[in-house]
Parts: sequence; C-alpha cells; structure tokens
Amino acid sequence: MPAYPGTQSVLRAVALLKAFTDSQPELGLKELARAAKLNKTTAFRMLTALESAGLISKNDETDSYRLGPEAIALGGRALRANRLYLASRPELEALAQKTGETATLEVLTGGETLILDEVLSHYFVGATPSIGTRWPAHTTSTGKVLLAHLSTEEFDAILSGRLAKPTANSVTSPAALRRELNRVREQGYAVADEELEVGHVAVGAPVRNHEGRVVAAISVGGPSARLTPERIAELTPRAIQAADRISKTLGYSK
Amino acid sequence: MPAYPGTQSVLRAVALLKAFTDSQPELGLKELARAAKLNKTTAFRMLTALESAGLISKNDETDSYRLGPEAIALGGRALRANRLYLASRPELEALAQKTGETATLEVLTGGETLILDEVLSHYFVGATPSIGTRWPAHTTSTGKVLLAHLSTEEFDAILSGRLAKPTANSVTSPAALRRELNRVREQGYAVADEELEVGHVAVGAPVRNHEGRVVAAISVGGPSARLTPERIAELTPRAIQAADRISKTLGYSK
DNA sequence: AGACTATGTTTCATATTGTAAAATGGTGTT
DNA sequence: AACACCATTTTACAATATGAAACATAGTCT
Repeated sequence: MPAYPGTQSVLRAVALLKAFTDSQPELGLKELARAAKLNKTTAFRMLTALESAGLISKNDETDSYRLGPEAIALGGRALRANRLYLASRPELEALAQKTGETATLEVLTGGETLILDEVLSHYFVGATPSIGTRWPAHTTSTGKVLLAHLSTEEFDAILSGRLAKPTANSVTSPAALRRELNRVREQGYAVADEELEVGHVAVGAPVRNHEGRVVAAISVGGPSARLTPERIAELTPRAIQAADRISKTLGYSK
Repeated sequence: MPAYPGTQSVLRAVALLKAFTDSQPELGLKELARAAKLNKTTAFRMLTALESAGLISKNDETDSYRLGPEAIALGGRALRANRLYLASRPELEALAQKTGETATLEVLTGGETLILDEVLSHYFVGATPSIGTRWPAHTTSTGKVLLAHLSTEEFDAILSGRLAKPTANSVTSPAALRRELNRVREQGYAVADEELEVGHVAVGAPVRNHEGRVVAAISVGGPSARLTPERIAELTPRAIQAADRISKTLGYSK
C-alpha cells in the first residue's frame, strides 16, 4: 500500500520501467507483468501509455518492449541537473588525464553504488558508458567509502541481506566488513583490490556536501597489472585531493 | 482522456517528469503542478511517489524538486539498450577522430531531433553532454535529412505549427522548406549553415534500417570559421559513408 | 489439416483508488 | 501582529483502475 492515495498506479508504472536491465534490455508482455507483479491486462495498458509518452518502445515484429528515446532524454536532463555531476566533472577529467586511468563519481542507493559520471582512461576508447549502472557497494572503493560514513541504522539496514561475492577477494563477512570500514574511516580513503572484478583495482575518496555529510565518492582505477601497490600509493593522494576540491565546490569547509 | 482506462495517472506522472527542462532543472510544487496541468495536491502526491522511487529528488531546504539518480540510471539503461546507439557508436568515434570535429546520432521526435549520441571533437574537452537534448528539426542537418524522408502525412502534421527561427539563416517558410528538403532527398545529405546557431555548421546523412526506412541521421559539424565550404565538401562523403556502414550494420542492403 | 499451446489484445463487470476543495502548517515580509 | 504565499494534510466524493474472461494471432506438433 503506497504512502499516499493516488500513487499506486504511478509506482506500478515505475516498476515496469525498472524491470528493464542491462542483461535483459528487451522483454515481452508476460515477462514484464511477472517482473512488476502485475496482471497482464494492467501491464499491457500501462506499457501502452508509457509507449505513447516515448519512455518505452515496442518492437512490432516481435511484440517485445525496450526503454525508449524519451527515457534517454530524461536521463540526459537528470544528469545535466545533477549538482554532484556538475561540480565533479572538471575534477574527474583532470584526474583521469593526469593519472591516465579511469575516474568515476558514485552515490549510494540501497546497498549499491550508482555511477553518476565516468571519465575513461585513454586506453578505453569504445567502452560502453557505465553511467547509470550499479554495483555492490561492499566490493567497490567508492562503495566502501560511502558505507564507512553511514549511521549505524543505515548500515544495519543494508547488512540485512546476504553480501554478494563476485570474486575470491570479496569481503562477505559482516564482521570483516565492519573492520575494513573502520580502517577506511580512519585513513580517509578505500582501496578495492580485485573485489568486484578480477584484474581491476581502484582507490576511492569521500565527497562532502556543505554540511560535511559524505554524499558521494570518487575513484580512480584500472587493471591490476598496471596499478601495482606502489602506483596505488601514488594515486591515493591525487584522488583525495580531487575529492576535497569537489567538496569545497559544494560548499564544504572544515 | 487516455486511450486506455487505467492510464491517466501514469500519464500525469510522466507529465511531471517531463516538466523538468535544461533551462529549469529545479522547480517548486506550484510550478510543477502548473506545468503538468494538475491540482497541487495531486502533483504533491505523485511527486512524493516518484521521489520514493528515486526518479525525483527533493531539496528539503528549499522545498523544490529535481530529477533524481534513478532517472540517470534509467537513461543509462535506455541508452545501452538502444540498438541505433550501439550500432553507431564505433562509426561516430571513427568519424570524429578522422575529421577532428563533433559527430552526433539523432532521431526525430515530433518536430524536433533528439540527440542519442555525441562524440566530441578533441577541441571540446569539458563540454556539457548533449545526449537527450532536442532541437528544431528544420534548423539542423540531421533534422533536414529526417524530415526529407517522411511521408506527406507525417510531414504535414509537423508543419501544422509555426517554425522557429533561431538565426537569420533559419528557413521558416513551408514552401522554402519543401524545396530545401527535395534537394536533400536528391543529393542524399543535408547541410545546416548557421541555421540553428550562429557560427555552427554541420553536414548530416541518413541511417536506414533493414527495411530501408530512414530511422536516424548522423552529422559531423563544428564552427563555421573552421568548416569552410571546401571543408564541408570534404566531410560530406565521409559522413555519407559512415551512415551507409551503420545502415549495413542495421541490416540494410540495397 | 486440425488440434493445441502460448502470448497479446479486447470486453465486461466491479470495486478500489484517485481526485481536488478546504483546512492547516510553516516561513518570510511588512 | 498581520498578511501573503507556498507546501502539506484532511475530508468528502466520484471517477478511474483493475483483473477475469473471452477473443485474436502465431507457432508447434501430430
């Protein structure tokens, strides 16, 4: 039951939009109805409405649906309106250029990080844009920074589920994660050493708003073959300094 | 009255999402209600629902709203699911790199072009991303290509409104526009010579799907100081060839 | 060719949810 | 203190949303 009368329909429609994923970008009516827990007639009507608004496109040959051009437009407007993104972009570009590695800006949503911006290393021409993708927070450098600065209540709510283990290096024990996050808080940055993806390493630093709350994190990362422990030690102060400058742009002053 | 019962609410919520623009990224309840033609109680409830879904964020200090992180995520998924985008990206990157200018991929929505992808000239580090923005079709090279390949009915529906005139070069007479589009059809490409923006020139070419229908257009463009008529003549076959390769990727064969 | 299955679309009957005016709350200005 | 304006909540009341059943379409199997 939604908090307010008059919103159940809206939330059902949003559930349909969220049913599309990177791994399943095209779905039929039955699959969408199931994913959004709706009757197929209800799903059909809502999909037709969303299609008329351009948020969804229908493939008339296969009777299946995809997210449509108005969803791209909406995402673009959302990105250009995002103050974190706007404040961070110049620093991320400078960081990627100076280090020669990929830099990202991420926020926490639920137990995952959401990539708001990404500036690719020049090694990576042609990569698929990651903006808008999400990753298990406990396995990323940015996620560990964000988790480290949560209140106890917020953190416990996230830990209620089982932690994913994408690689052998992923920390899944709550106790071990707590210890790791204590360390992150103390040292002011986090490293993810092949915890999300074999062969990938990154260092992340906190971005604070004008009230001093950690609202985002930036990272710089790349392949472990290139990012040796010595190289990570060089990149860490650069990431911290870039994050500090972004924090100042957002109005933070110690 | 919506086409189907059960969809009026959904369309109202979408109207709220679409009320946010690049020029007005942050709006209060009253402004949003007016823009979406809703009662403020109805708007308030729907905004709260959209906020709970992350599509909208509320600034608690100013009681105003912006598009939220889930809208960014939705746009990213929509982009990565878009077959035109996926098929075109490598060609756009090659085109931008070889020409040193900015290349775009656009589709027609209503009387406007919507930018699905953009690869910037290396002159343009730090520019705001244009993905998801829209422009009057009759003033852009891609728009003229797309308009040139519409049916008479589709074209007349678009001409029912008054044509914008962003610069002195913009064609606004329907008769002149028809002549220009006949020319575009014949020569197989379009040039926009400071018709959208003073100082900006671009050449556009059609992208066809497996059935031969023009479903998108690509362009390559830059400042008129650099893009002399001689330079445009050099770029034109490059744009046409890139568009032809994209069309082949989409399954088109003459 | 006919039967069957699965999915999408439309019709019909029935509540359930959506709506907006009025009232209240909060903040800033005079 | 009074007033203006915007946001939020309450209240009363239809109007819209919903889903089962029926129908349509396409593909598969015998």
